[in-house]
Amino acid sequence: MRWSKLFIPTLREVPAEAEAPSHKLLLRAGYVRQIASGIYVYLYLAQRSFLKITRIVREEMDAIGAQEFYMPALNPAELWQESGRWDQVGQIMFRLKDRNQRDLCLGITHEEGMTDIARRELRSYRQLPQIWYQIQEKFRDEPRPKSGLLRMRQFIMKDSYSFDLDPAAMEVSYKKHYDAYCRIFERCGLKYKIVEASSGAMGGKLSHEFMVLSDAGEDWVVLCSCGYAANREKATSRPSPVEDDSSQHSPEPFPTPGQRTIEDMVKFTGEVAARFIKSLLYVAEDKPVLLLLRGDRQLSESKLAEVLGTDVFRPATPEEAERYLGGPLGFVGPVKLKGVRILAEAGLEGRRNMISGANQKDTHLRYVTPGKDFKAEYHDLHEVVDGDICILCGLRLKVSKSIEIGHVFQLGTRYSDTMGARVLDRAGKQVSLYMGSYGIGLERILTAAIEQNIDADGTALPASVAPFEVILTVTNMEIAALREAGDKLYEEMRSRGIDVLYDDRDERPGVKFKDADLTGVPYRLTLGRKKFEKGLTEILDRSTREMTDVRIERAAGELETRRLRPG
RNA sequence: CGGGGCGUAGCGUAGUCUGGUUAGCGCGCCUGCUUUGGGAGCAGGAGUUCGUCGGUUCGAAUCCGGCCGCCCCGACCA
Repeated sequence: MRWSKLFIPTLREVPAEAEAPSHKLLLRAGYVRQIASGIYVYLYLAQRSFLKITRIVREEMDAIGAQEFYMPALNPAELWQESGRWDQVGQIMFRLKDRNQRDLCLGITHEEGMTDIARRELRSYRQLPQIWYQIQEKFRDEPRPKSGLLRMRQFIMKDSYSFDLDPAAMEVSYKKHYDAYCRIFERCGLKYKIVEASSGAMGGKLSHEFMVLSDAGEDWVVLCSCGYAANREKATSRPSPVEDDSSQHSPEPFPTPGQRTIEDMVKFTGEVAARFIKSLLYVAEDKPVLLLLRGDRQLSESKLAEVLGTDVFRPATPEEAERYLGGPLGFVGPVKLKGVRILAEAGLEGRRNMISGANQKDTHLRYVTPGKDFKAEYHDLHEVVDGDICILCGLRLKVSKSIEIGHVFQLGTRYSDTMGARVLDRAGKQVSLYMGSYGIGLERILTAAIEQNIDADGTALPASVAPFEVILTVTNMEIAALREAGDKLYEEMRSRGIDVLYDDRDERPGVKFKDADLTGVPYRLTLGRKKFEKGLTEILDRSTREMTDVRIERAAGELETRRLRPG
């Protein structure tokens, strides 16, 4: 393509709306324009990148026997009411009415649509397994779209769904996807981690996320050098050891005027935070729940939701504390409580002679021993923090920010049961299909690739996702010999199938170099006057900045060679 | 939804506190000449309902109120 004929609106200055590095780059390099919060236009360069990413995704999905469909984004409410998600998903779904006041929605994913086809068409185990996928727009009314293409209200997803006879077969389909995802992300040139994830409201058990470590991301992953890797919502850790007084005592009140927080009490008593029982009163579905954590730990509300089986809960108000505990917030504790469910983090089991609130103003208790002085249900409730101990190897864990680029779920029969997707098995019995669902966010692949390769001048994209493979830059189009050599080289590269962007604009060299750096195209082939007179052109590797002079007639061949061994 | 910030030409911004000529500057854009290896120079030129609606005032980008939009932090995130 000749740049002089293209629309690539690069900017010298970053629009004030952009904060995340990839967002700034996408705007400056002329890839995208925003039309509303979380809604973007993909201009020529972005679209070219997406076509390349899409092609990689297609090839790898097709390679595991997946069949491409295209589902409507516009769905009737009935489908979602049958699965129960019409009520379950809440405000994240865009809902609308047609002219006859019938409820419709825009799909957030397509379990319902795919399961609907499956239940209508699949009759026999002989038709299994099936893997169906699509590459299509998803709509989500996010509470807060952010960071350019990282969290949008409309985005492109590759989503696939597997249908199998039993759990073992489902695992085979799951593994196929897992492996295909690895190949996709490798081909896209991404450095990624695979972590155990919680499946959230999707239902199902086993789930993995594919994550690219990046400060621009919004998910937290917990990693250990031994290989342990989990989403923070799911991750667990061992408590670091604490010395407790092991002698026999009974709880004993002592005055602590005005000492409401763990921090206050650490200063007041001189004991370390881990010696305290942090007691949080919550109200879950109108019932009080007392949550106990080690003084130096934070509650993970996602884990709490899993334990409670609901996400309808909140911290109690001061009035509620008085009502349920008989004492004010700040002096809450588990001893001698009646009528309040007590959940404790597992790390409190076996501890002795700790300090807790006494449910009485300005009073705490010492010598509180879990199990002896109060009974609790023990669960994994704490949020893992940097430096916690790995449950597998005992080393320190690291918590890192990351971008979620893919997610695979084993759904089991959650949708086939609710929607009635069954087939006859070998024995002629009706059985629910075992499903999996698998998603890749296409914009996040591009965003992650940009973030991973960003530098002061722009970005250096992997060739597989860059909008072009090469930019051919002629430094001065007014010099006829140079221009003619450029035209000739351009035609030669095109005839060899090299994806080349020919910068034939009547601009000064500086402008062309700056623009080339911005776009992230992996190679720049420069035709400049001095070297041209010696029959030379130069190849610049955008990522390493390495410059190589080659004879003009060999340049196209050299680029082909490099394409075969990228990186 | 809670907290914070912002809205002036395509982009970046000054001016707003303390109301008063024709709303200023840089980049970009158009024309001409010069220039051509890291965002050129000179000359001329076009482009703004100052987010929007209302109020105060002789007079509003500026003061007051409503609304809309965008960004950030948090909540939230199938």
